[in-house]
Amino acid sequence: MQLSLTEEDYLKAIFYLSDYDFEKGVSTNDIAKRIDISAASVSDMIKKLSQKKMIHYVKYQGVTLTDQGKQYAIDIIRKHRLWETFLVDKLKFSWDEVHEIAEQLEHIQSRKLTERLDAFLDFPTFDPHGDPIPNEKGEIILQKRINLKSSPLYTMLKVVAVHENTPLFLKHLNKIQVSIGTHIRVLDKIAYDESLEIEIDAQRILMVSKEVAENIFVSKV
Amino acid sequence: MQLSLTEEDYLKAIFYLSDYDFEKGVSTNDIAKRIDISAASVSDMIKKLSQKKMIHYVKYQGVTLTDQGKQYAIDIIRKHRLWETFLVDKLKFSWDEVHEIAEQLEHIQSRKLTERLDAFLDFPTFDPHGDPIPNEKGEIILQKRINLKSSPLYTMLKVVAVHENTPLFLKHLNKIQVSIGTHIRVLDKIAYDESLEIEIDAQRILMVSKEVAENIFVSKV
DNA sequence: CAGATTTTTTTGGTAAATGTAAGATAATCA
DNA sequence: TGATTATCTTACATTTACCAAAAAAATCTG
Repeated sequence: MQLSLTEEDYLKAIFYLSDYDFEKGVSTNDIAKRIDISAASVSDMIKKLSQKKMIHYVKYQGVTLTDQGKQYAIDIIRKHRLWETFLVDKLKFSWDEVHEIAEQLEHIQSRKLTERLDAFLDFPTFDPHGDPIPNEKGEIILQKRINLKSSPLYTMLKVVAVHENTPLFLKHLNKIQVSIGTHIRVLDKIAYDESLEIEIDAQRILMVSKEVAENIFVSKV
Repeated sequence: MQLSLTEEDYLKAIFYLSDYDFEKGVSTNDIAKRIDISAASVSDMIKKLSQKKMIHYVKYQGVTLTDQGKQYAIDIIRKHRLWETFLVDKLKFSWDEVHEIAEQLEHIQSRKLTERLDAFLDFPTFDPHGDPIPNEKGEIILQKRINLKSSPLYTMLKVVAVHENTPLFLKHLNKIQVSIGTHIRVLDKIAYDESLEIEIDAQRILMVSKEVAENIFVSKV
């Protein structure tokens, strides 16, 4: 089935809010907040997507994606991440510039284009922010990643992904020279404001705020 | 100014219907036919685009593009032709597959993306159908091209462009092995049905219908 | 040049996507 | 458990983009 641009955005929002637990219902309000739209409008759209069998919906309870809806959402995310990879790898954009453009490109409809792009990029498995790119069948490899905020002290860690793809956040990471692959050791956790003292690439030592730490994901080296 | 996808389509249609004579007014009906929409709707949209100073409009007379509108239209065409070039050169699409996809891609809004794409493609001047790609300033190099139907007999000619970018037409050209760069000599013009007898690459001789000849553009070698 | 024809515009109406305001339902707390 | 609060839905309104039918203007033609 062919959905409108708007419907696609709703599906994607529901997918992200599910956070890989597709049993759990997603609330109207959460969707509203996520895509910055009134709850009333979300209520309307929920009815529509439900009718189209993309979501399962019971009044006053949350919505869950149907298998069809989930596949559709994954396809959009696949396209988004492939385009981001294209923009960074081929067109030399920096990682803080690509999200917005990929938000547009993800809606381009052409199965063949997606597959050709995938091949052109040599079948990448992760996008520039470290997020996994679903394969042609819609399968996603979930990595074991820990939030930097809740990672162990003194252990050598490697940045595998960052969330919150806003230029503001990503530019800050550029400034403190943190990117995918950077090695980090947490030296101290400050109870007062939940900030962290970290060592970067076994060289520099600095403090990062709770907000920053929450959006960095690491794995053990 | 930011226009909607639909408004962009109208501007592009008006640009093409103007056929580089931007003094001449384009009629409501012609626009309606071109984008397959009722004249009433066109009438509505004309008012809107006029208000936005994209076109100049006097009731019951045709519309003409303002400088702003012309630049906007050229920008869309630039994007369309760059994307087509990308699809053929980089993603190995054939020339009969790219038009539809480029119709979607041409609406992506990012000046920087367009310029990066242009550079990535090494600043191409013609798209896969032989049409000139406007440069960053919106300048278009108009080639001297003659319609095959009205070209001289016995002269050696070279295909520089084809119009009507439908798969149906382009696949037919594939079949008769005509593409950009092919050498053609017109051997005879049949008065009865306006078809042409042509020699291709100094080898094969065949007949092409009026419809085909009208959509092939050539220059003298 | 006057009636016929064509073209264009206006009028009134629909569907999609949104919003505000208000009412309905569910959850929570005292 | 009843009242309060939070969440969700409904009702009604707006904007964009469209259409069919009627009206108006322009153009053609005998």
